[in-house]
Amino acid sequence: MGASKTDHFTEKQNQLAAIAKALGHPARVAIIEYLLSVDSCICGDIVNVLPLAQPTVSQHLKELKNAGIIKGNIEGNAICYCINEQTLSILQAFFAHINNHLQIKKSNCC
Amino acid sequence: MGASKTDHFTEKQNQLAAIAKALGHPARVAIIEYLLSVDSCICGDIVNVLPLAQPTVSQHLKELKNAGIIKGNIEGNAICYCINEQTLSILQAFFAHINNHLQIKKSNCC
DNA sequence: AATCTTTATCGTAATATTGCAATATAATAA
DNA sequence: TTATTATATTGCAATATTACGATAAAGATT
Repeated sequence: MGASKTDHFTEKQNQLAAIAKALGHPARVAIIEYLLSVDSCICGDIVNVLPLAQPTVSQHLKELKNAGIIKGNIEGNAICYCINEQTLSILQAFFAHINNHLQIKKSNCC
Repeated sequence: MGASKTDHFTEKQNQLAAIAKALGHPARVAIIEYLLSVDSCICGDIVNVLPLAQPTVSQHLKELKNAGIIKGNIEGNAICYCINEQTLSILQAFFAHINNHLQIKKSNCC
């Protein structure tokens, strides 16, 4: 088929998967790391940092935005991007939850 | 094209993206959550838990295994799966790193 | 207004993913 | 040996993703 059977999973599972999926490309990881490395949010110049053509970068930014991982504000003829802490905290909570469980039960047979 | 330009990114960026990508499907999130919900590792019966056909589940398990997120041990004619804590700790470290940075600089313009 | 700069969208080609029926493999049970 | 059970692999169709050239859109500059 090619389409995920999202209907069969919980909303939370779909949400987590969507955020993880958006981070599942090195260019998008690089964008997040770049946004972190600069003190303020970025107005322009993201395209010059990545080894990809402008339309490709624009597409990656759009996906990060759709997943709620970054926010973009129009600022003159440039656009300011920054990380949306709320969305990433969802993933962080998920991993904290996982680690909690894993530390409690140390009886792994594998 | 369709193929990611992995050569142009750092090994760490590719590694993070690969792990995130493996979690980027609700079925695989569901598998992880199921592995967590049971006290020990799972020998068999993962297929019955998911709303997908056996070959599809097998494929998802393979991807989680390739990404290093789960480990599988042959146990008789079944296979025991459990979560690989080391791999998930890579993602957790990444998000902790992000949150650190974000908390230090609260000067977000967005 | 004409031009420049920045970002988005369209169109398209190459490749990847998702899902499953059919089949294979391998260990166990009869 | 012959089922039976559990998981993997193959092959294929439907869809999604990735990448980029060409072009559009919109504010800034001259």
